[in-house]
Amino acid sequence: MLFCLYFDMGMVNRAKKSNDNTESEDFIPNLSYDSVIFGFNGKQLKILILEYHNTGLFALPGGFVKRDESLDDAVERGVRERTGLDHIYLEQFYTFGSLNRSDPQAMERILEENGMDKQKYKWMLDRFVSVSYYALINYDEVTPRPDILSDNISWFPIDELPSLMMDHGQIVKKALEVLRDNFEKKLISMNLLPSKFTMKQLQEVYEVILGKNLRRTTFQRRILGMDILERHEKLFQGKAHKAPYLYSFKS
Amino acid sequence: MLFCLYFDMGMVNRAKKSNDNTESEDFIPNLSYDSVIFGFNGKQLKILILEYHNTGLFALPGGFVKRDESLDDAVERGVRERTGLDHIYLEQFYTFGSLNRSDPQAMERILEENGMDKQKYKWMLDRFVSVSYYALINYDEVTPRPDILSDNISWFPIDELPSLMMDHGQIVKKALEVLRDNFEKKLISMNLLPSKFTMKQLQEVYEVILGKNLRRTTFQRRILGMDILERHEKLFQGKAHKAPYLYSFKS
DNA sequence: ATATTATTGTCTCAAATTGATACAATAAAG
DNA sequence: CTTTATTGTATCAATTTGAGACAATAATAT
Repeated sequence: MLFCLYFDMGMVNRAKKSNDNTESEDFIPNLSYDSVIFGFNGKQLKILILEYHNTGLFALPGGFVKRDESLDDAVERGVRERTGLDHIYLEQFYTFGSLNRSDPQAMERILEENGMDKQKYKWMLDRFVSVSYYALINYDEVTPRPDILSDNISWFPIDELPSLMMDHGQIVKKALEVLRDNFEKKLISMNLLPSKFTMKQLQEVYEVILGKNLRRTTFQRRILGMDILERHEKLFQGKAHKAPYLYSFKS
Repeated sequence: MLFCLYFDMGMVNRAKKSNDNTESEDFIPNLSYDSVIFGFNGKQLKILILEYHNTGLFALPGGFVKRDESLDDAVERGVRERTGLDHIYLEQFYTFGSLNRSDPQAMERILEENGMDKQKYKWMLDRFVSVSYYALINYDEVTPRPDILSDNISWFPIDELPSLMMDHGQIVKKALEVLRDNFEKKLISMNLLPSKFTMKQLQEVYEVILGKNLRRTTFQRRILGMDILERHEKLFQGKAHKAPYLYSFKS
């Protein structure tokens, strides 16, 4: 994550009013989170990446944890601020705590390029332990919002990522591994599909996340055998072929 | 974890010499770790649990992270202090960060029972985010060492655990889930077996960790089919029956 | 109207994997 | 030298998976 990012408006305003260390008043020091926000629209898997003006530095969206806020709430808040989405699927997957994961030089450059008081935000150059979460949303329904520092935020396909600052490349790699290991168990709670969907749509979710093609007949047999789907007699129509059944997850 | 526990001798000495907040000088505040130390001797799976004098409170061994130390190093240090073991298998599995996980009342009671200055250690009543790790060792080779507060530390079979303070019950539950999910992938790096072992020994590891019996012939066929074992012609002898082969993991 | 096209749901049969049992081999003890 | 307990492996049935085949059918083209 990029420490600058963690200032929401309220935080910056408080910082302006006060001479104290703002961060130690409101936030737990030396602790941050980073989020790997996967976007999926039925075709491609992408990740939300921030870019900083005039630096060429790319980073994951991240933030701090308030003293009176749970870790999970902090991450939900941060994701809501970037995507406008609430109540989305979020899963914690690892906490990164090595000493060399911070990059004070890159940090300083970002402070400079944004004309920020280096002395005041010196604490940003400190060492941070970062709890990482991944989220899964439909990127067609979201207009990502860049933060106060007017950096750019946009979607990158997972196989066309730019080089990321600090250890964010590793974080993305781990997020993908855990997502691939776990998504089947949690598929129902992730809202990757509308409440009613076809077998083909479900197969496409599997294929995009696993990054490989699956055999149609075997897939269908296996999924139906798991006994997690409810079949609806209402058919989805509109294409020049036999209309597929619609399914929903059994509740 | 129990905050009292995090004082090693050095820390307590520093605290005595200084009037400052010792913790904010040397340690990252509001951040702790807890360790679920699984012990295995070929027969039973146990967990290392601390008990506090005169309180009836049980807890997992835990600690703090020094400012100039990586998270992983901090945990290694803590486990070494409790078990005397170095370079053991350690895996991070979750970070607990809810607001209500702390238990200031229990904390206060422990401070009282140990005759500690409540004002000085007030920071222990604060809220902590805790990164949890599990470890796997052979408990026959270890004499657990209780900490400075002369509490008791001992092994409990995983199905006979006492009720643990704070959210430590949940932490153990999650540790077991992750261990069961992952141990097969990491079996080689966990040193649960001597470098050469019999098929029966290997099966017993599986049975204890999974908590269920496996069919001998199927197990043997499956493991050999994985092509991860090297068979040695040297046989293990000493029992009144056919001597089994010895195996080692392919390197 | 009718044939064409693309995709869907299901069936079939072969191949691979797993479950359950049987049995010969054998190291030590009686 | 027979008995005992356990090991390594073979066998055959049951189950799961791989790979095609094929009829059904909703829109489109003729």
